[in-house]
Amino acid sequence: MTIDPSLLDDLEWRGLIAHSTDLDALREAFSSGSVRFYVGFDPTAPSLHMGHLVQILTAKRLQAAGHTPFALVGGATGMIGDPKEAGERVMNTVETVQEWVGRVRGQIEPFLSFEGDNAATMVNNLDWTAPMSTIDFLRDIGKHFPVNRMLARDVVRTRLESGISYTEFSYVLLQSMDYLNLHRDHGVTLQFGGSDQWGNLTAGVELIRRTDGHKVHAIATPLMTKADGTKYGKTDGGALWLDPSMLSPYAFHQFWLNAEDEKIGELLRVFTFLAREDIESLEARHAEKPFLREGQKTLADEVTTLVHGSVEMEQAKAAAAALFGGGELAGLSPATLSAALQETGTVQVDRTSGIPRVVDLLVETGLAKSKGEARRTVTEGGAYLNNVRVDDPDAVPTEADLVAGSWLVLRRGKKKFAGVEVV
RNA sequence: GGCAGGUUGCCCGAGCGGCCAAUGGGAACGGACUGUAAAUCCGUCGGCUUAUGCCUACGCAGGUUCGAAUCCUGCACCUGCCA
Repeated sequence: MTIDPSLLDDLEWRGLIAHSTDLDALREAFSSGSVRFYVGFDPTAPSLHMGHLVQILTAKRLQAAGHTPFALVGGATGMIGDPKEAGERVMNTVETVQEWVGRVRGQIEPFLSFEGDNAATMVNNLDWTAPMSTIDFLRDIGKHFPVNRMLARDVVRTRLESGISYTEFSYVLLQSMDYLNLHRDHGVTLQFGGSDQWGNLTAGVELIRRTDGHKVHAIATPLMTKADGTKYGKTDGGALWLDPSMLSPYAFHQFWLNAEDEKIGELLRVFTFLAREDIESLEARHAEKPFLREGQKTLADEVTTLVHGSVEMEQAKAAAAALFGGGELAGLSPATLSAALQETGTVQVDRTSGIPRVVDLLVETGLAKSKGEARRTVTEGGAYLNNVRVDDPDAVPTEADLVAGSWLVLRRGKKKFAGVEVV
């Protein structure tokens, strides 16, 4: 494996380095051989999401440039919980954490190569944390953590008001110990993570300096925010999950397709592997003719392909083209229409018992949470049957409304579709 | 352990015996405008067989009252001050 000398420049250009320890030293390390690096993922949910994707893709970039990844799944840290400003986390059961460890692992693996000179290694911090005794932990690790310094950390300071358990307070020791272990056992000299992890990253660097006297590196990727500064990555279903059973590839594709103009360049740089020249020319075209939405389209296709593969991406794209195409729904072939609706979510009703009212269908398809909300949607003019606005709350679709043989296309607002198959 | 303050809808935050499903802001949702963008403006925003109706809800459990988010008692948790 040859080392790509332009890695660090590329990372900087992409805006992936929000904080770093010593960039010059890191540049030197990068150029003198394959750097063993690690990035950790705590199993705090059954799936990783957009925030983690930044780390996964960054790891992929480093490996592609010749460096050697250690992807850590936090079987131990996931049982403790990293303190967050919002307040104390709910502790998950051992079984839950174990299950999530497996799922998270499975989500990371496809992005890395486990073959060749710089093959990736998956590790679980439970492996070295679980066998350790409390006394060893306090003597070998705890001794190197001045409480006054720990108290000065931002997260801790804010939590001092609202309250913080000793458990979460100790989290940073575990993560630092991970770095120390990987450094000692595998020669890892770089850790990266989201910028909210910066305190944990530097704590590990500090621990290794104190214990082994070695200088190691850390970099933090930026937190993705919307143009108005709020957190990115929210969808109707909650977070922008990577697991297709928690967020369909269609919904995932739609998320990127709706990206703000202002953020297109930033998102392309962070979430795609397109070359610098390509991104820059695309940005220029987008700035000139934003209404063509070329930036959004490229972004959506690229990221969806990375996460779900090109087959799923094409299907999501085709579904969007069919539904948002502006053409007559009746003009679509049954196969195209039903495939498109499958992407958005469908529900079946039995024609022998009669087709339910539009209001009830809105609830059944999940487009509305309750009948009251469905009724309100209709009253507000936000409900559409086959792209035609429904204005009677008691409207009932008839056989004549069926498209492509057996389908009703339900829509709420501008962009939320669902299919009803009458069988 | 003592004293004081707090716990309200997705979030923040008013309300301090009936006019409270509960002011206001944010988020969210719908509409107009657009390019499935942003900004702006308008509307909606507990549930139900849409009803001068019922149910659920103001930390939890009781109580006072014709009537409580509002008063009383106990409990839990949080914050501050004192030990």
